[in-house]
Amino acid sequence: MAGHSQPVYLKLRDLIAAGIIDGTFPEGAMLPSVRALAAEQGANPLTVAKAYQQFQLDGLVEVQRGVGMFVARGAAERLRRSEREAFLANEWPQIRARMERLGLVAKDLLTT
Amino acid sequence: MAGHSQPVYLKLRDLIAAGIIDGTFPEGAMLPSVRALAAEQGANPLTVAKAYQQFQLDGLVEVQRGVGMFVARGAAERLRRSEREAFLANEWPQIRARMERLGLVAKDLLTT
DNA sequence: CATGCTGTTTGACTGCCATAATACAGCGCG
DNA sequence: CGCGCTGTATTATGGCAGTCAAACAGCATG
Repeated sequence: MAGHSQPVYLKLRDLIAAGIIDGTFPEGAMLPSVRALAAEQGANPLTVAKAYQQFQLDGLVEVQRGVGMFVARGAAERLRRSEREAFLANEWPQIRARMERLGLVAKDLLTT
Repeated sequence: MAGHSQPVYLKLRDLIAAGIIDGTFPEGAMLPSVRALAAEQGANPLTVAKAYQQFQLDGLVEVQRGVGMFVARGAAERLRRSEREAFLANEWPQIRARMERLGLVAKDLLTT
């Protein structure tokens, strides 16, 4: 069964990223364990691990095998910065083009 | 080779939709043939057919078998309307939430 | 040292996407 | 009619992404 509009591991990734950025998971704190988050979100532990993996590679979370995963120093700031960069570079241009094609103006939507 | 961020048939679908909306394919005009568009875009005719199929079901293009496919009356307007609706209902809320989380403000993005 | 938590690896299965080759079916025009 | 264009259907193949189950490995604590 793999018929989702957005892959589960990406949703989890966003969930974790949001938690780090907004302080739900402060720097130095231990993140939810793979199995715990899996149970809570009704997903497979491996899928959760896959979500975490991206953060490890970027050094945003530090792993202590057998103990847990912890939010690295400066992770929130670094994460916000890189997400911003990625958003402005990749997503926003397409969004703007799409809006222009549809005759929508950002102004009208942001004043709500 | 099937490692695309966005499926080919969806890209083609967008390409056609854009053409209908912006008048590249005016109402009543014949659309590029399956084989022609396939050759032009370096894709498989079947994949192109799959892209067109969605429009047929919505009645936005009318098929004259053995002749070609033609842009239906009012297709541009209907298409723009439905795309707008879908955008505002599905994508825009997520975009707004994401922007808010990243601390991005309209002002930064409205610089044309 | 045994129990219970942690993360990690292996192997396999499924579905979607895309491709290819072929054949079929409808229409128009010389 | 026959040729050339149109869309459509069939079947088979390959690849990749997503998900999962089960076994493996490290650390802490009673």
